[in-house]
Amino acid sequence: MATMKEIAELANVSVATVSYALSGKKNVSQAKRDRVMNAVRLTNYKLNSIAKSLRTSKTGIIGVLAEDIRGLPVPEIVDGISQRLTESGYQLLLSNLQLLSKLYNRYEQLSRYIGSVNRGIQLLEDARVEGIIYVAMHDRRIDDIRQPAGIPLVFAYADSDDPNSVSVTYENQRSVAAVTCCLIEQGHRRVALIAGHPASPVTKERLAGFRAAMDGAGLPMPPEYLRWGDWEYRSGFEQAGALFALTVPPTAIVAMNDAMAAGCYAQAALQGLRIPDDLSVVGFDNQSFAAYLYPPLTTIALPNKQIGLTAAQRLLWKLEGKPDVPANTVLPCELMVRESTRALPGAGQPRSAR
Amino acid sequence: MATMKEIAELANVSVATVSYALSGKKNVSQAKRDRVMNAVRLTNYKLNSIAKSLRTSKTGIIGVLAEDIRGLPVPEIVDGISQRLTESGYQLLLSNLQLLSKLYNRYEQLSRYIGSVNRGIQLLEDARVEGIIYVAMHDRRIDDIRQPAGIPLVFAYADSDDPNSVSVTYENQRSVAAVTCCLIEQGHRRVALIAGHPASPVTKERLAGFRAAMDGAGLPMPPEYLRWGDWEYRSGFEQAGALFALTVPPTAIVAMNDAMAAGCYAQAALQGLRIPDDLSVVGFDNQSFAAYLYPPLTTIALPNKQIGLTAAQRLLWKLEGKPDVPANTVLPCELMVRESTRALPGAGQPRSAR
DNA sequence: GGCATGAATATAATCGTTTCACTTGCTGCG
DNA sequence: CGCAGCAAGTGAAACGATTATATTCATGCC
Repeated sequence: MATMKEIAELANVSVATVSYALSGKKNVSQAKRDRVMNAVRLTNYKLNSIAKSLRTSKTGIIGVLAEDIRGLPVPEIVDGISQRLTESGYQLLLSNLQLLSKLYNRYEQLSRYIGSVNRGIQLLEDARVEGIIYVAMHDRRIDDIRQPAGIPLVFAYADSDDPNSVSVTYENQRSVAAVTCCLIEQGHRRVALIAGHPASPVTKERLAGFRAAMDGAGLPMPPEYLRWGDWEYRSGFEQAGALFALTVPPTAIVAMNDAMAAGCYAQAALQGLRIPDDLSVVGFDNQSFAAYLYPPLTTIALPNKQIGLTAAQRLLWKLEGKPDVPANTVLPCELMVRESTRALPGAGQPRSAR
Repeated sequence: MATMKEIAELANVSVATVSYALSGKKNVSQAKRDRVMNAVRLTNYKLNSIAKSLRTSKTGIIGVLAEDIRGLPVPEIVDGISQRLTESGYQLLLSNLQLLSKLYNRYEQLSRYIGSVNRGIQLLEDARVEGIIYVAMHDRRIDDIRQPAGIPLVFAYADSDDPNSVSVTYENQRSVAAVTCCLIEQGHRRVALIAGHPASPVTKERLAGFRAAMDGAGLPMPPEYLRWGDWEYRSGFEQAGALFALTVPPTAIVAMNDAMAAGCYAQAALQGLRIPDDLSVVGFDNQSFAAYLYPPLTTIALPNKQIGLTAAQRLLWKLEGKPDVPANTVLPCELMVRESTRALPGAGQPRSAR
């Protein structure tokens, strides 16, 4: 492959002139510029980005550290990141930790988890990336991860405990409050909650949102209406079963994610309960299948792409040396009202399951 | 950040010795090696991979060109690729074309499509990747994409018309034949097909599989049982409606993907048909929600991760100069038998819809 | 005319490695 | 003893760009 030196010889100018002609950083006469351009065309010359990087110590590469590319929100977030980075001429080096398969039980292997993350950061540093975006799905706060030396790090989706880190997340509490209010406005008084894994901070935030909505409407939250799941379909199925077995079952269920909501659907079908006539159900995540369930599931759509776009923007700001990059940006979610909820005709009347 | 020169001074040896000590390519006395290692530890020295790349003209980076990272099989394929590449010490540069949003109607904008792909390849070449894996979801054969100069290109998921290209795909025809046979063995005689977009070669292959199974069993394929969809949920819903309205409706439906199968579920629920008692349904793709539908959907799981692993392996072979890298590898799919199918009790007896 | 000014161009140092070619000093053998 | 052979170590030339500095030459102004 041709080099600048060859172009210089072909165009009968110095390499410096070739460099200036191509970069436009300094004036070059029209005549010489033309000669250079012709030589470039003739030889199909391509600038060697490696040599350029060595000289300028800028690689134009951003590292994306994904806990697992297969994770639900991750592809959309990466899509947003790649869009924003491409617009600014950066490339994207992906480090995929595969934590979904390796550390399935994430609540008990924190040190191995941290180790994986740090190794990933190490690898990206070795590749001389100019910045790192960490797409973290972990549902606990992280503060032990290694701060890469000299290059900015932005958290996307989940955030860090480190007060001077930059992160872009979404509104958990407000969103659950909103969807719960929606049910209350439709006349529901007996609203149950199927929560996520109890140890998860995400569960706590969403629970707080649910509490806020119920308290705000002066509605009770009997303990038997608060069911603990583990984010999986199966637990939604089981907890819905427990709810339907109550002497006074709920008229509406808020599931903390769509998978558990789908579990409710299955249990309801099994028990002959019709959604939304006999029971309203809402989820969280707006997974692709939410619209495919019958009836289509009312749920909350996360601003995943926007998280990616914004995280990339924050990183670019840091790289530009912009002052006052916001520490934590919390993006709003969108309520997707579909057909799994219905206004209660005789609000307040007891209804018996099965 | 420290350089080899500084290490050399600190350890009182030449830079050449430092390089040899670190790479292990030449014998270095234990004494000097120790001094080098100490200096490395002391200064927290990291080899500059850019300088190394410049000197050796090897970057250790593989480009992954994804038509859209959000596409159904893509994250799993990328997961497989990243696993195999990481094992071999390669990094992964991701170029995401976002074609899902940009070229929605893929059947009419071929030239813009090719342009995007070629620009993506260009970008990866500029970054000096050592090889490219093209994760193509396009459902037509591609032969106009630019062959990158000097670096190997492997197709994953879809293949190319170019006879001397390397690709890794999956078994379309055999898989649909298998799932259809499964229905036939259960006594179904009136089996309908909801096909994908008629222009797609994938549709043609899957149709051929269906035909093979039906022909093999000597069963008729009346034209009203062959319905054309477009891969979307909505079309499954509509075509299922058309099938149920027939005077002699089918007892089983093969949908060419899970989204359209979900559409069948919705139509069946609307019409009061129970799955699998009144109707058996099978899909294709094993999307996450297939197990969440009620009843869980029998479908075909693509070997996505395996496609990624294998494609990466093929590329590594090419890089190693291994002779006889197989041109096209076709991986088997897995039949996921769940609860959406049931043996017909009185096989052959007419059954009326609704 | 003399001289400062500025544009266009060239020269050469530099980025941090790898690796070829060479020196040095030691061992073993005829 | 002399010399081949080998291991350990060094020096310096690449790799292919960027860019500070120097050079040349035309121009404008007093």
